[in-house]
Amino acid sequence: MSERELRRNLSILTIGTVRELTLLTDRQIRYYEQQNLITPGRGKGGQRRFSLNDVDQLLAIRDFLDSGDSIKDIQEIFAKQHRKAQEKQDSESALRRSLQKEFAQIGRFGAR
Amino acid sequence: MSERELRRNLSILTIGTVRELTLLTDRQIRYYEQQNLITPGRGKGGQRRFSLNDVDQLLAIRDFLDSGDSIKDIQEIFAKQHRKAQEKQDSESALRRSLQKEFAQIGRFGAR
DNA sequence: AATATGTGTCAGGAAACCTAACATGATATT
DNA sequence: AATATCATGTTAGGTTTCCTGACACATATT
Repeated sequence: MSERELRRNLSILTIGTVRELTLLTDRQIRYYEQQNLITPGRGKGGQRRFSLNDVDQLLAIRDFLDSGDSIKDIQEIFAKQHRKAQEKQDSESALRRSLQKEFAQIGRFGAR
Repeated sequence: MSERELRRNLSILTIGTVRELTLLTDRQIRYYEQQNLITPGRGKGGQRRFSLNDVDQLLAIRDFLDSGDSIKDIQEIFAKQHRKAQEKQDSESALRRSLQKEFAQIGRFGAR
C-alpha cells in the first residue's frame, strides 16, 4: 500500500467530526458500522476512530441510500468492489513476480 | 489557496489524536497555543479542533525545542516564515496581474 | 395484518476535554 | 547565592462528547 493510502487509512477522526463532515447522525453512522459497511477503529477508552476512507465510504453510503439502494444492496456493492480490488492487487503482484523472474534471467546471462 | 491547502487547514482533529500523532502532552499543546504558536479552531462545545497543518506545526515546534530553541525563538522563526510566504504570495499575484495586462494587450491588437 | 428496515430518542454511565491554579526542575539574571 | 523565568507536571471541579442498550415509529415488504 502506498504512503498516501496508509495516511488515508489512519484512524484519526472522532464521531463528532465525522458527523459534521458527512451530515449523518451518529445513530446512522453506528448503524452502518453494525451492518458492517464500515469498521472504524477504537481509541483507548473505546471511542470510535474513523479514517478519511471511512468518511468517503460514509458519503458513498449516503448517496446509495438516497438513490434507493438498501443496506443489503450496499453490502453487496462493497463486497464486489473489494473483490475487484483484490483481483487487481493479485494480478499486479503476479506481474511483479514474473517481471522479477525475467530480470533474474537477464541478470544470469546478460549482466556486466 | 489550493484545494489541497484548504483540506490541510480543515479543523478536524481533537486534542487526543493530536497528542497521539505528535507525542506531545496536552499540557504542551495548550501551552504552545497560549504562546500563539498554533491557533486551533473550536467545536460547538468549546473543544479544540486541530488541522493537519497544526500537527505539522507542532512537530516542527517539538524539533525546534529539542534542538535548543526557546519558544520566543520559534515565535520569531514562524513570524519570518509567515512574512516570506506573504511576500511570495504578493509577488505571485503581482505577476498574475502583469500577465493579465499583457494578454489583454495581445487580445486588443492581435486577436482574430 | 405481520414483519423488516432505517432512523429517532432517551437513559445512565464512562471517557475526553476544559480552565485555573499551584508545584517544580532547569536555566538565566541580578 | 538569591531570584526570576521558562517549560512542563499535576490536581481539582465542571462541561461536553461518546458509549451501549432499549424502546418507538414510519415506511416498505411479504
